[in-house]
Amino acid sequence: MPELPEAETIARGLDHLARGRRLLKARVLTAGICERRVKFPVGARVRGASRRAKKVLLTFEGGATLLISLGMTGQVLRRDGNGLPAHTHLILTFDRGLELLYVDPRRLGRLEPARVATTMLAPAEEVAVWCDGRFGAEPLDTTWPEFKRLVGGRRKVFKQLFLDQRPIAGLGNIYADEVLFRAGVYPKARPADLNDEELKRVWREMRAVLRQAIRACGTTFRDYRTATGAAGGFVTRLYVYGREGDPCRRCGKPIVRLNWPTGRSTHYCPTCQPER
DNA sequence: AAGATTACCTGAAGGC
DNA sequence: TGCCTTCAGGTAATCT
Repeated sequence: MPELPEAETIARGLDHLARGRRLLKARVLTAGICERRVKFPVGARVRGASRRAKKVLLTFEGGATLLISLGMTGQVLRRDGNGLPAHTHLILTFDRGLELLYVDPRRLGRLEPARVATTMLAPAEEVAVWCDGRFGAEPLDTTWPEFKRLVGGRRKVFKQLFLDQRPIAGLGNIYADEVLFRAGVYPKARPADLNDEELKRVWREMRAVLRQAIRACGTTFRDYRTATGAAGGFVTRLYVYGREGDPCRRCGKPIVRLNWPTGRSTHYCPTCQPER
């Protein structure tokens, strides 16, 4: 499930593969995967690939920027051989023989155009401007005072605060659970009820978990792959996600899984993350 | 108005 | 064996 580390890994792979390549052709196989307004900049060279929150951005010279929202099962893969993987929805053909595929079994992902003219902006600025109002702070760029300002005092429970992309953007179900375990914070704790020391642990672990997961090229449970088709290695480093009933790596007691919030799940250790 | 719930999607897995 | 139900969870829309 692509969250921030998976999107970052895909963006880095994409940047490596496609930077400087000229787009020759875009073939949409599944109309529903693209927003109507998407106009592929055929003829333009790729300036680079980057990431904001869980989104991958492919920026072209001339300012066109394609936003790739990966949903649950979206993959960006380099085509190898003549056949196409099942659920291929888009083929981007570049010069010098590169073809990139958007593959997404569940079709929850979307391709969108950028919202602002980007020609005059450097890539980092462009990404920040484009996304403002839609996504909150980048976790890895957030200092402790900023984190305290964004999160401290809020009444919304921590797990749901992390799933809401408006305050801080990039964590999903897996990393939210991992961060809260490593900080020793109960998932239903409210930031307003925590002291500075506890809040600071959440801030520190948020950044540590994401950095470590990026280093491991993300977490592959089933569908997620890097741009070169490799699986992410962080799954062996998870403390709680997907470990229901298994012994806690800190205290040995069984990891608990809640069917909460509605329609999803939360994993935690009742001993290491006491309700208080 | 914020918080909660549902729709979108398909493959895998489990129950009978 | 095979059919049916449930689950996975990112995001936006809808409801309360």
